[in-house]
Amino acid sequence: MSIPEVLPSGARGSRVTLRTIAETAGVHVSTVSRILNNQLGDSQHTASPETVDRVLTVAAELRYTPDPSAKSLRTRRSSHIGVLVPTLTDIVLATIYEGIEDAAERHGYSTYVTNSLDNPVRRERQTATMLARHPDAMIFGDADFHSDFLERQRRKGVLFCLVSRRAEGFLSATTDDYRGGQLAAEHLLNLGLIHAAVLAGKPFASTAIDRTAGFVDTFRNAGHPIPKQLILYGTFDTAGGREAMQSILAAGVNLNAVFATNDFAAIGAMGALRDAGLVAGADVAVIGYNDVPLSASLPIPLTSIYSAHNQMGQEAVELIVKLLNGEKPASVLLPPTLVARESTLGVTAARAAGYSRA
Amino acid sequence: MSIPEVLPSGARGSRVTLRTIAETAGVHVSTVSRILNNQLGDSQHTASPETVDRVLTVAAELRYTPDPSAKSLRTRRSSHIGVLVPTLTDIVLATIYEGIEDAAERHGYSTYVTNSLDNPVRRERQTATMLARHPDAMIFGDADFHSDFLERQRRKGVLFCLVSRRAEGFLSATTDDYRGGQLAAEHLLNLGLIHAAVLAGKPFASTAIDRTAGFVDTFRNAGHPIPKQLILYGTFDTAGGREAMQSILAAGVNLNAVFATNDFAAIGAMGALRDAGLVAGADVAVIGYNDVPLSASLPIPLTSIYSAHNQMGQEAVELIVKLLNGEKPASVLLPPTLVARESTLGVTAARAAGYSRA
DNA sequence: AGGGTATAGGCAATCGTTTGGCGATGTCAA
DNA sequence: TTGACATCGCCAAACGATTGCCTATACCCT
Repeated sequence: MSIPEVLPSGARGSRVTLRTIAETAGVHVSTVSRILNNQLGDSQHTASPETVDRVLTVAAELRYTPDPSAKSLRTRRSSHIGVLVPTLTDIVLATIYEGIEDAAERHGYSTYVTNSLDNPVRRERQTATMLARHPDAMIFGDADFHSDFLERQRRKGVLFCLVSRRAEGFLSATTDDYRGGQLAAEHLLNLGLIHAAVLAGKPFASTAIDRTAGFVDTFRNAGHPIPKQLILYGTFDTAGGREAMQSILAAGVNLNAVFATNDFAAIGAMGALRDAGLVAGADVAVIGYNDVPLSASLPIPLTSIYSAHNQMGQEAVELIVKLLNGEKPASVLLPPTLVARESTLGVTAARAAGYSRA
Repeated sequence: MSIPEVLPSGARGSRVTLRTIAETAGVHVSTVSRILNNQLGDSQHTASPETVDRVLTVAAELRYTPDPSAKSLRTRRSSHIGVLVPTLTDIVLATIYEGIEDAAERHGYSTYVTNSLDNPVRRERQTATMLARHPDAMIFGDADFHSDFLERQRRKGVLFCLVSRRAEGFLSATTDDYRGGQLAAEHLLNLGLIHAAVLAGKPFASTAIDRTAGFVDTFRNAGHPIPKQLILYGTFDTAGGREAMQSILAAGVNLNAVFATNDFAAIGAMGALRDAGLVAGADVAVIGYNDVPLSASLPIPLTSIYSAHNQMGQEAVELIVKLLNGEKPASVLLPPTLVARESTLGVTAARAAGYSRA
């Protein structure tokens, strides 16, 4: 009946090491190590079936788990992957990260994540902190299309790939955002809507750049070029989308469609429309991007471009694993699909002439 | 001009160790270690000011960063905190995690997070995986009010605290959810609305339990008890909230207010109201919980109960740090506040009699 | 019988850091 | 001069796992 000692660390009561196993099984610690690791293969160093059995049994009975620090110190591999995202509070990035985490676990890697808030200074600091933990590789979800950050990491010898956003000359797992923009544009054009505005998003994110380009190009090719002043850049969350839409409406332009490169901006736009006495999906078509779960169940369900974000995260890990195996994988580009809902489908042909406040 | 060697690990080009510094500075490695660690204190083992200077300079020049594995192996402390949440795709948990991460970094800890999806089997597996990484402590954000999971962790000697959800007899950092429920109820009663339904949420989460209790108690004490069949439990995201509201409306009950214990359920409820030809905030008051950023900018801005989630995460880390310092901290309870918006404020007294489909 | 060769497994160094215990040098007082 | 003490810093043993090298036994073939 001793007072239970206060352990300074996690579940450290047991402290079963290779030595414990070796002693109980009556073999050398190196033998245990070999058995536990090279279950199969390693023709050079075999153990007799009985020994293998015995060691395996003992290890299981004692609930042995290898010490990650010791293993990592010796092997020079941490089995860690560092992940940097703009913010985890964006459900899209959170979903991507869940995919990363699942795939990483499947491959025996653990991950840790931090957010850069798309702030260059913070990005440097967070990256330094992460690298100090010696990950085997990094995944960057916050690539700035125009920064030299990635180039510098590469030069340092950091192994990494990108996710969500791409950048010229770097390995990435993304969706075909240009195609997504096209899909949105085609959908609107099919509905006979030719007066569109674009809430384009962050001008340094390939997602915003590509989606906007796909959309704008398609409209132009259809003979309906979108005026420059109707393509707005900025950090568009719901509040931002609302404000941007307000400013467009205030300018009194002819308009019957809005394309936002993310759903939250689109929701904000719907709010601005309502304030102006217009009904999204009836007077003005609104189309978002990412198809977050929320969008389907909004009061006015939102038309959006779906991408497989969880899968994207998983693909990024597959790239990393291949990289770590010395392979030379190619970037992954997932296909987006359009999900049509009330926010565009309700706009009748009669309204196609466009709404103008002027 | 040699071909750059492909490094198997992070930024491992340099590989500056204590030995490197010791050799360049002409002292023993142990001296370097002591200087780098006990900048001050350790009366037993001092170094001359010149030596300290020299070593510090060399370390800085060589950009020395200690090897976490070696350090952890030797000291038996990982400086890691494991975090378990239901899901990171919930912006509330993501926000809490950001707070955790920031505070942890400030205290020299790094964190890793994983999600249990509120699935008991997965919870066990994820926890085992995390503990295998030997964290100094854990933070659980997915406490099940009725499970013995936490008790078992405690018995194993795992050091931990809870966040977001509380549980009897365990250290936690939460907001006063009962009070939050009260605030919601008082707000509605002040508006003269006495026919309310509750979308209560997960019956095993203290958040749902306490918020609902605070709300229901207040209505009862005001002389307007809420019928049992108008208190619905379940996993309420937007889609779930929509369905739940639909079923309530289908039952044709007298109703002029709805309290949802999270904003997304509330948004779903607004959708269901619209489908039924009702206007949230005009015919029926809708009040959510958490005040996620989205809520303020919805087409119909949502009244909600605000809690400081980022701060909550930080408080949880403070608790852990105290715990690791051998202190015996008390649980933290943050105060919620009500943010009134159009979704309730627009309901006129005239409507207070309540809407009934029957 | 002798040599060749698997087979099974032990030995010991090593990864980078921490830390208790000493030793060497210097200072000061008696 | 000698002893008492500080002061400064080295030595070496850990922490737990991995891995190249070595040895001992047994088996096989001619």
